[in-house]
Amino acid sequence: MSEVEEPRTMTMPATIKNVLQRTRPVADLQVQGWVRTRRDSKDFSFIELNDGSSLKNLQVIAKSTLPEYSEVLRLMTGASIRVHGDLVASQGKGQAWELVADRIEVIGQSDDSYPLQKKGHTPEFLREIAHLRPRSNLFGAVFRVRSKLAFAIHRFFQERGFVYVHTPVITGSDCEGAGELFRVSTTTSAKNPQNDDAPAEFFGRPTFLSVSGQLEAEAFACAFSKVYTFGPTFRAENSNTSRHASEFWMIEPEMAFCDLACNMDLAEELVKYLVRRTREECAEDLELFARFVDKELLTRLDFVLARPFHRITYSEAIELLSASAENFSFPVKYGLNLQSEHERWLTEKHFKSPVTIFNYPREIKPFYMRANDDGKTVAAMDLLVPGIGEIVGGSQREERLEVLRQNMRQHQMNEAEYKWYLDLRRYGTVPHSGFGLGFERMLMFVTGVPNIRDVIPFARTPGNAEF
RNA sequence: UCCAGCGUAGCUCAGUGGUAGAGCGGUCGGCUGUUAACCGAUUGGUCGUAGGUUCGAAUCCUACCGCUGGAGCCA
Repeated sequence: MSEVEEPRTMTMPATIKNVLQRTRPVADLQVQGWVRTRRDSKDFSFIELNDGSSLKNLQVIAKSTLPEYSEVLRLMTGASIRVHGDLVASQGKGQAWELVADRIEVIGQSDDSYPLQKKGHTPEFLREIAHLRPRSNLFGAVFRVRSKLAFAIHRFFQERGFVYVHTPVITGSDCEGAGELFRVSTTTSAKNPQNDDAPAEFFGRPTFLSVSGQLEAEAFACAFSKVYTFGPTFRAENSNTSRHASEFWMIEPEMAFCDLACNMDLAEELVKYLVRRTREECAEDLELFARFVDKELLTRLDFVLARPFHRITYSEAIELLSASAENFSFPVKYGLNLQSEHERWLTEKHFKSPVTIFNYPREIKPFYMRANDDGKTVAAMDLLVPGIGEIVGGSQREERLEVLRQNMRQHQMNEAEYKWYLDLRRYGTVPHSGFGLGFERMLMFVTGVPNIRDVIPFARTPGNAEF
């Protein structure tokens, strides 16, 4: 097995992850990081050093003969140091390698008010110190996985010939009219609407933070055939749950010449791909989650990889729920939305796996979804996963100009504002489909972390925009 | 927004009408190739905020604030 070498420069010493992967002793290594803990022995100290490159710490041996040993004895948890020394086989149990220091440089001292201890902290407490929590084991793991997952998403689409499109964050349309929007205005017009220097509307019209890039993605899909967006999304809904945030990231593929079945295929393939990649590339971090967050995590992820997803129509879902012996607190009836308890029963009790439900009643879905020939349903689909609920929502889009215009009239929408959207149906219209995947919900699914606030670096939720 | 629960030391919690507590952390000392080390000592509080009841309130009541869980909506 060959040794893993990283490119090294003066300013970028080896990462601790790399150092721990060495297969033989190395002289003259330099590492830098933050002190997790220090234990003093008779003639030397142990320092656990972490630089975020991996869950594991590097054990540093600081002998009392070091000129700077008095400084070492004052090192507090949280301090930053640079260490030069030799990597040798560890005499103790618990680690293969340790770094015997010949020079320790204290870069930034810490003090006893540093809130992170080496012992357990609740996620709720760590949330209050969002600027320091990435230095904890749990959140270090969460945000390493977040990075890997984001990259895996790009990889999935790029490997399949999708074009990455940046849809606008500031939008002029309130889209499907679903959900509350944040208004965008200048500070001057907000403070003083009468200020002559500032136009009442900077953009000459009301503007909002985007709740979805879908409509714009459709335009690009009708040029590039297969596109995807991946960026921040904003919802001003006053919802306070473990699954909602005011600012979150969403992935929205959009495909021309693709019907609902093709759409569902892609959604299921994507979810499986992301699970597989995380399983392969984040094994160490996932084991931490399996130990401390969700004991069933690895079993469930492997199950998702091994088994086909179930796929049923909305009508079939209603029949299954009606026939079940379960005592639901909300009614099960054709024409009503499925409640959380219904989704949970389907994924967690009945199928015990992800389920895609499709062909929903027209009345409970937005204007752009394609009408099916039965006259009652639209080509919509939701992918539900155990523990989270809806993770993907999508549809085949209505590509027939007259049907779309009729839908807009029924939804009392101003056709003039959507002229550009209707143009897509006037000039070379094609059947096309797409969906939205909630990035944080996917991250919750692969990590087992039950609160969305704990998979976002600095979460924005109603009443909370600190940091 | 609705329902429920919780706010006591830096952290996790006990205390449910009568002197404010424990473990962990921090500090000091001891011991030790240690691993969430160990042993001894010590430090540490406007009991979320404001009112009220009472001889007396962390404890009972009211309002507010914050947090958590669930629901709705959604991703």
